[in-house]
Amino acid sequence: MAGQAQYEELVRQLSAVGAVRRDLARIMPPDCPAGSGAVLTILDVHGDMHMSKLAEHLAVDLSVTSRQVAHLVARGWIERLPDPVDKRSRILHLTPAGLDRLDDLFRRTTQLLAERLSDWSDDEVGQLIHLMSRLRESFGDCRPHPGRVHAPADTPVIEETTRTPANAHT
Amino acid sequence: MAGQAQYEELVRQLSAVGAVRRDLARIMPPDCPAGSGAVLTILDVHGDMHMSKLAEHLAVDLSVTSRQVAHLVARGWIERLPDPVDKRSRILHLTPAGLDRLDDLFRRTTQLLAERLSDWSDDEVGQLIHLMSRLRESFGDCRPHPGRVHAPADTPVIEETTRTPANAHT
DNA sequence: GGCTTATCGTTGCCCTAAGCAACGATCACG
DNA sequence: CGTGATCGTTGCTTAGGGCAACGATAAGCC
Repeated sequence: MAGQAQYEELVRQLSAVGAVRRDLARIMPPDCPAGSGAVLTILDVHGDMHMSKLAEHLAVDLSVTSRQVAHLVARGWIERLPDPVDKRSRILHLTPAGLDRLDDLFRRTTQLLAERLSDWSDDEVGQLIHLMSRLRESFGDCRPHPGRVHAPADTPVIEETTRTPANAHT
Repeated sequence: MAGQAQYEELVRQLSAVGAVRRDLARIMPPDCPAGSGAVLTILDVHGDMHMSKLAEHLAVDLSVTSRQVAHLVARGWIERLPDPVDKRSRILHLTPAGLDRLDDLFRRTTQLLAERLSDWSDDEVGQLIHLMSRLRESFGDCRPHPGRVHAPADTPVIEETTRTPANAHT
């Protein structure tokens, strides 16, 4: 149990971190409106998935995800394949072009971060990632989020199958 | 110097943390549109200050700060005192009513955080705060960016859906 | 088989946050 | 005392995000 005084500070820092995110968004190419990078990254890391699963990863509304995906599809970076077992669903798949774009985005963020975080140790970055990740988990089911994590045994789980994690770039 | 692979993950977590912030904003009273809490807290912690200083703390544009402050002034939670040594400036001062409101906000966030972070140790929260704070510091002088300066990346839009965002070239 | 209900994704509409630019007012300095 | 810099406010614009309604499909039930 953490001290209450900390919570105040935590909330403030949470807001401040938004500025960092905006800074990162600023160096993105104009046709990559922010969230795009997150979408591509998630598809790259976790492989093909459905809209609902992606929305869950992004922790935003399905409508938002839908628009982001439409944007990316229009540019040929991901494709919406029909799901053979459920014609309502669409399977999101990262295209080679999308991987290229992701590479570009990755290069941009890496450049900026390497510059800004030059005096951070590997361990510190890792800790920050870990703690933020944990924070998000702790807030997981805070609201009526679409797509309860129910994975029926007979449903072919698409996650992490079609495409292997692919840490191709580095 | 941190490993590059981490940067990708860091960016993603940075986005995800936005969801936590939104969750926190959701439990605020309707007349406290998000940033208000941050403003009140900063004034409470750091004492009276000028607009520019506040904007710096919030890491947002002066115009944004100005509107937030106007909102809070209208509700009597802070006041804009004239600066005796510079008639252009205005000194922001937290009123007793503002302190009350801050107390309320504080109670709300504390309640939610205590609930969500019940299994966090005092030390972990402290570390997260410290690391986020440090992150922000590392990004300190990123502000005066005149918008999209880089943009060699443009991709032809492929029509697939009925909607055509197509803001590719402007 | 048909009927009803639940689920998946898309879209329309709205709100808020944030930035840029222009402006009025004031300082600072020649 | 005029010229330029600085502080803050306001108008305009954009992007991100949510809610609700909808069409299409799946799953249950009679």
